[in-house]
Amino acid sequence: MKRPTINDVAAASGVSRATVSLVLRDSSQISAATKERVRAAMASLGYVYNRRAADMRNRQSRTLGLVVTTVRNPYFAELTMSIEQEAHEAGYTLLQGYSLDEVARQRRLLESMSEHRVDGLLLIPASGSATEDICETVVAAGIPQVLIARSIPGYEADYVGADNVRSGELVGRHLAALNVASVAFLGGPLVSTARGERLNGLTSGLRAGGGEVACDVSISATGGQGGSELVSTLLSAGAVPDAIVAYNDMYAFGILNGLRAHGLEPGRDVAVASFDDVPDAAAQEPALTSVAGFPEQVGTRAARLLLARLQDPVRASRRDLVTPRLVVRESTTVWTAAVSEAERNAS
Amino acid sequence: MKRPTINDVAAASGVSRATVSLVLRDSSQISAATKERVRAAMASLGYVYNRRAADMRNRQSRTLGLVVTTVRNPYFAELTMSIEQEAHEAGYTLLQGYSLDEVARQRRLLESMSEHRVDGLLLIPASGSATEDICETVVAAGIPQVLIARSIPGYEADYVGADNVRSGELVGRHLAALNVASVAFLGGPLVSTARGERLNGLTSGLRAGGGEVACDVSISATGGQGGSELVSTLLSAGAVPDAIVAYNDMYAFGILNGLRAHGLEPGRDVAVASFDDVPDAAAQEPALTSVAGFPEQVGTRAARLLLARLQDPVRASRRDLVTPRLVVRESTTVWTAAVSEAERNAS
DNA sequence: CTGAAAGCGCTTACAG
DNA sequence: CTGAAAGCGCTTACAG
Repeated sequence: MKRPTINDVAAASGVSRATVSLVLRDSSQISAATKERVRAAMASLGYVYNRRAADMRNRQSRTLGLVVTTVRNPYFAELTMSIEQEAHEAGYTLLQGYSLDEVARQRRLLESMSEHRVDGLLLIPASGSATEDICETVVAAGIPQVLIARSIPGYEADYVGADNVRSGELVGRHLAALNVASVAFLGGPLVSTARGERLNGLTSGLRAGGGEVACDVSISATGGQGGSELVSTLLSAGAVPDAIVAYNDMYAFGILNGLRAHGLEPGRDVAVASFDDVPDAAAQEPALTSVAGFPEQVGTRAARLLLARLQDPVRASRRDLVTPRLVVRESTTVWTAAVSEAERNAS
Repeated sequence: MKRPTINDVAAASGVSRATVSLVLRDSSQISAATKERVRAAMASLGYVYNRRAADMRNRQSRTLGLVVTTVRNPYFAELTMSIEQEAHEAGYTLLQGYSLDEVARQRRLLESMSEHRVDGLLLIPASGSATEDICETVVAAGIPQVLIARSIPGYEADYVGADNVRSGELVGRHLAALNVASVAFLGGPLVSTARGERLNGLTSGLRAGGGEVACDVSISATGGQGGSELVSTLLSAGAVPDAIVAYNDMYAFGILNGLRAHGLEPGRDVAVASFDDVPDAAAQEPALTSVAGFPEQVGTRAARLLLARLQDPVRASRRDLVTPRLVVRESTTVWTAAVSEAERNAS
C-alpha cells in the first residue's frame, strides 16, 4: 500500500533517481528515449509527484497562508476568492483559516501556519490585534506578510485596504449636502482600526460638507450584537437621528429591520448609509446607499503585493489604498425629498 | 538569515539532535534540567518548529484539502467555516481552493492538493464532474475523500449532504396543500445531481400531496444566468405558473426581483419557494419559504466522516443525509390566502 | 547523457 | 538519561 517514489520509478525504468527527477522537470539533459521509458514506468506504477518532499529540499512550500475573520460577510467572501484566484495563478496553494475575529484563535492559526512554513501570509487582523500577536509567531518565523482591510496600530507592514477615511468623508459630505442635522454611527468592533477611520472620515466629511453637524452618537457592537439590537440601544437612549451610518452593510441590513420594528420607515424617517456595497445592498428595501470597497480589487492587490514582497524581502513596506466610490440609493435620497417638502411647507 | 534548526539548538545547548527532538515533544525521557537548557537555547535562537520536516518523516501532512465551488453563496460559506472549525480542532490545517463550478479548475486544484499530499480531501464536486476527474488525481494519489452536497453518478464514495429528494418532497407537498395547479422549477446547473434530486422530490411531493399537478416547466441556468433572467425566459414562454420553485435561495432572490420587473407581485401573484434557507431568506420581501439545509451540520458531519475515514481507510463508504426542514413564510402563504379568497368569492 | 553523494529538517528505534 | 545512524522523498552540483 506504500505509494511509489522516484526510487521505484528509477528501479522500474533502470535509471538513477537523479534521472527520474530530471525527467519530472522535463530537463533537456535527458534523451527523448529515456524520458519515454521513465514516463511509462511512472504511469504503470501510478506515481504521483510528492511536491512536499521537493519543496523541503528547495526550502520553500509553494503555499500561502490566508487568515480572515469570517467569510459569512460577502465582502470577505469576495476578497477571499480573489486572493485564491491570484495565488492559484501564481502557482501557490492557499492554507486558510478563520479567526472569527478572536485574537486567541488567530494566534493559533498563525502558529500553525508558521509551523507549516507558508512562504507568505495574508492577514485580516482580528479586532484588537497587537503587534506581539503577529511578531511572536509570523515575524519570529521570518514569514513575509501583508495586512488587509485593517491595520495594527504601531505595526509597520505591507497593507492593502479600502481608503476608510476617504469612504467616511464621502458619506459625510453626502449627508451634509442633504441637510442632515444629526447622525449616529452604529456597529463594528470598538477596537477596529477600520471603524475608527470611517468614523473620523465621516465626522470631517460632515464638517467639510458645510453643515454644523458632527456625529452625535457612536455605538459599537459588543458581544455580537447585530444592527437591529443597536437600533434599540440607540432609540432607547433618546431622540431619533436624521441619519444612521452603519459600520458596514451587514449591520445596515439589521438596522433597516430594526427601524421598522420600532415603527420607523428607513429612508423616509431616517436616512441610512453604509460601507462595502455588498451585492445585496442594492436589493434592500429601500435600496441602500453604500460606499463600494471593491473587495476583488483589494484581494488582487494584496496577493500581488505579497508575491512582490517574496521577490524582494528587504524593500520598504507599502500601503496600498483602494479608492472608494459612493453609491447613492433610495435609503438616503428619499429622506432628502422629505426634508425639502418640509422646508417647502415651512416657507 | 537562515532560520535556526534543531541542529543549531543542539549545538547551542550542548546536546544531540535527538535530544532536542524529544524536548520538543516534552518526552519524559529527558531530565528537567536538560529540557530547561534546551528550551532556553530555542528561545534565544528564535527557533520555530518545522512541522513540514517532521511530517515528512512521519509520512503525513496534518493538512486536509477543501475544494468548494464558491463561497459567494452563503450556504457554502457557512459549510466552509464549519469544516475549518472541525479540522482545526482536530489539529489539521485546511488547504482551500474554489472551483467556480468549473471541472477544469477543479482538476487543477485536485492535482495540486494531491501533490501537496493532503491527508484527506473534502470536495463539493463541480457540476458535471465525472468519476475520472476524481480518480485520475485524488484516487491515484491514494487520498481519502468525502463528497459534499453533490454526488458523482456512478462513483462510490463517502458522502454528506442535505437530503435533496426529501427536501423537494416537502416543498411539493406544501404547494399541493395550497392547491397550486402549476409549478415551474427554475435555476441550477442542469447536470447537478442536487438539482435532479430536488426536482424529483418536488414532482413526487406534488403528486403525493393529492394534487393532479406535476411540474410543468423546468428551466436550468446556462452560462451564469441569474433568477431574474430565468423569470424572463419563463414568462416569454407562456402563461404564469401558480408557483415557482427555485433551485436555491440565490436564484430565488433574483426571481423575486424578476417577477416584480414583470409587474407581478411575488407571493401574491406567484408563490415562490426555494432551498437552503440562507439567513437572508427571512429578510426578503416577501419573506421566502425555503427548505433549511443546515450547512453547519453538513460541514461538521463531513469533516468528522473524513476524520473517521482516516482512521479506517478500508471500511465501506457511507452516505450521510442531513434531514431538511421546511420553513414556511409569506412567499407561499400569501398566495394561499389569495386563492381561498377567490374560492370564497366564487362560492 | 547518466550516476553516486550529500543534504533539506526532522524522528525513531537502537545502543550505551 | 543521551548519542550515532538511518531514513522520509525529493534536488543539485559534481564527476564520469
